[in-house]
Amino acid sequence: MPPQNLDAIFAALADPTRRAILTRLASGEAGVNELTEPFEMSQPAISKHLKVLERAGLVERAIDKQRRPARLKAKPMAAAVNWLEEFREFWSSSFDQLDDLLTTLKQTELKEPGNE
Amino acid sequence: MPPQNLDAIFAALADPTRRAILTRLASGEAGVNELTEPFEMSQPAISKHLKVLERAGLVERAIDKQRRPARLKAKPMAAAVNWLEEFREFWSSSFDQLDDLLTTLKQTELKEPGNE
DNA sequence: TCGGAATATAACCATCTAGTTATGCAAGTA
DNA sequence: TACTTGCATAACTAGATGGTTATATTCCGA
Repeated sequence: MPPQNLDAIFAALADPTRRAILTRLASGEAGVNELTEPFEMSQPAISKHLKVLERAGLVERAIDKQRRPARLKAKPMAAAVNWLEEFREFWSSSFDQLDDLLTTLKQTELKEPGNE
Repeated sequence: MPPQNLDAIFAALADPTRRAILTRLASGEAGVNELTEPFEMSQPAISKHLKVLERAGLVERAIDKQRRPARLKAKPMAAAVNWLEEFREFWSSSFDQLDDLLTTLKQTELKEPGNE
């Protein structure tokens, strides 16, 4: 809910390893070792990434014997989608205005020194 | 186009100041001073943020006398939206898998009717 | 030609990040 | 009980990030 969350969510999504983990989790829960395998990276590194995803609320951990399987929690991701959608709407709604502006800017850009 | 871009885009979106700048730019181009004013932050700090947005391809700079007005370049943002949408689709499509059954049940405590 | 406006750049600093290796610990198994 | 598995945690490191102040650059206008 707080915009601080957006910070964490976007930051979490900014890393390719973490996006890959999310994609992997989209097809089902997975333990840490399982998640580590596809990457050329140590297990603690993956544990850290999982912690980042947890803090962002994108992932939940369960307890299954010694395993701590991670599972997707996609609802918070909606916050990111939402921001982008709203932004897109906002941006689109000012499209006409923006379009004129773009033309103006382009002329300004191309304007040569020495003329009006 | 390269996924590296996604890194930069999401990272750019992870900062509230930068999101605010983008929102501001959605309603029209703006110079650095103008962008600096609403924040309790120095002008160089804003210049840095603009550079991050530029590297992510979300912003373009023009030249107008001494000004370097920034303007939105929303197309790359579509990459982020795209990833999220695709992810959402992927995730939704695996909704009926065993692994996610618990999650599904948890999230659908309100809607019972069996839809497939 | 000089001063001021708008911005960039440099140098610096504290904090965060993403990785490493080494180690600890809880739970299942022989 | 002792070993193994699955994972977390600690301690460390290099480099990125986000801010600062001070200074340089560029262009306009008087």
